[in-house]
Amino acid sequence: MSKDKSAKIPTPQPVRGTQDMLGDFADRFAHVVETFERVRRLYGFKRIEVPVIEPTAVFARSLGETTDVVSKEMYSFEDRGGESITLRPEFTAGIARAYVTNGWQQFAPLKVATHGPLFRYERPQKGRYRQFHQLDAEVIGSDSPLADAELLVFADQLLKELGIAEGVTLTLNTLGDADSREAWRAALVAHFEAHRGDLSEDSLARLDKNPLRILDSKDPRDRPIADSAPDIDSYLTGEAQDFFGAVTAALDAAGVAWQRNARLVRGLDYYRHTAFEFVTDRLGAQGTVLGGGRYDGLIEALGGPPTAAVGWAAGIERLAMLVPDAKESPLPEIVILPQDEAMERLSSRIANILRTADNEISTEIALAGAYRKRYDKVKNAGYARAISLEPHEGAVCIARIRDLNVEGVKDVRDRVEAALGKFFLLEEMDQGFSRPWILQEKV
RNA sequence: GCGAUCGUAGCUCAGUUGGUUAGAGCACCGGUUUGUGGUACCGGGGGUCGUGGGUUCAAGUCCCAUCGGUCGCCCCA
Repeated sequence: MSKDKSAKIPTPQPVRGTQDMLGDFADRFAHVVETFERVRRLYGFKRIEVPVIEPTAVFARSLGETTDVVSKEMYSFEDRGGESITLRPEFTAGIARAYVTNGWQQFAPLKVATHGPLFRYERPQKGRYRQFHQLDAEVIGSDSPLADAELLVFADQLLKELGIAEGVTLTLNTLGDADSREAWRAALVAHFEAHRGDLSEDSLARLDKNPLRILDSKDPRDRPIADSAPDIDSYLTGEAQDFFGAVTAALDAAGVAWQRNARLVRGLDYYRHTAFEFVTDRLGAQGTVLGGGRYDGLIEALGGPPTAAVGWAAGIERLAMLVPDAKESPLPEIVILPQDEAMERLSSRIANILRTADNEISTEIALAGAYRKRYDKVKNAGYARAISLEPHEGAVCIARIRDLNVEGVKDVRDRVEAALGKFFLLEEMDQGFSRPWILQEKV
């Protein structure tokens, strides 16, 4: 290490809105993913992998050119061939594209699940990052309300198994079919136009771009107008009512608790029927931990055949923040304490013996610092057992098992003895409780 | 894009109305001590106080700008 400060190399900073995880949070993150992978198998969802990068058109066309996401929140760039590429801001569009380009119609209805990183160019805040991670589940090619219900039961079980169902509520709404939605939208616009003078500036802009969004405005000036706006219920066609009734009946039959939220909407036009969010008040401004709905119009918008589909996505970081107790990744069962340089060289050989598939004793080697201080270090690090390697005249070494922390002690002595016994002659010394072995090479 | 708030050692932080050579704990390195044990002690390295200007005899401290973090607004597939 040079002390010459003029030669100091500036450290590149991480990209804004990205995060590095170590220890506790990384364990929580992994726990969420592992639980998801286990539960999705119980529901027969196939694992699917789709690219992180797609042609920009995949998202531009599916999300709508005018949405904020497309106009300013996508990570897009030109590749060397001049094609516009975008880092996926969501899973659904890429999965829909894969469904069409691979001819997966033959598998319909197709139940798929995936997880991984997504990218949105947004201002980071609690529970919102530019690179974030989601779980995702989709049912493509089914117009049955039972598909919606199964996805919701799946989501409900996932949250329960993660131990975060307390304080998280399933809120549910229907946007009806295309006819219902159009009629409701017209009624809403008429209602808001009538109160145009009392709306906030933000909502005046929404009136042109996305009037449904006024319903969940946070501005107190908008609340009375939004609250007095017509519900969709009186605009639902008979078919749309039946569909929603079938979804809720299936949820009730499965014992999934839900709340109607007639104000819950989706921004994009291709959403139909079911819309839902699992929400909590424990994450600041980011209340949604899992959200989704039915998007019967999407695949057609990508040039595919008319295809019914429904799905959800959940933020892994948000779920990880709610997981009650972090499951720490366990320390290796035993840690090797070499007592000098020669023993240090021997320790990787001993470690390899213990770690082999036959023996499966997870092993760490204490390599840093003065030999005499390593004992205290590994003890403070929480290891339960150590095996010290001491030089001994005329032998390979003396190996001594030492209990470090009373908590979590597991008797690995017999397993270590069996493992080492395959390679060395072990002579047990009569030295108190530790009963060290003198190791000799087998001839 | 807008607003609020915070930037002092690797980490968590202290630093009095501006006033000597900027501190602590943890971590790291070394030494002594101990030797079935979460030992104790001694010493050491490490900071242009985010960066750049300004005010002042004097700035970690006050002012402006800028960058970054955090939280919120917008948006949220």
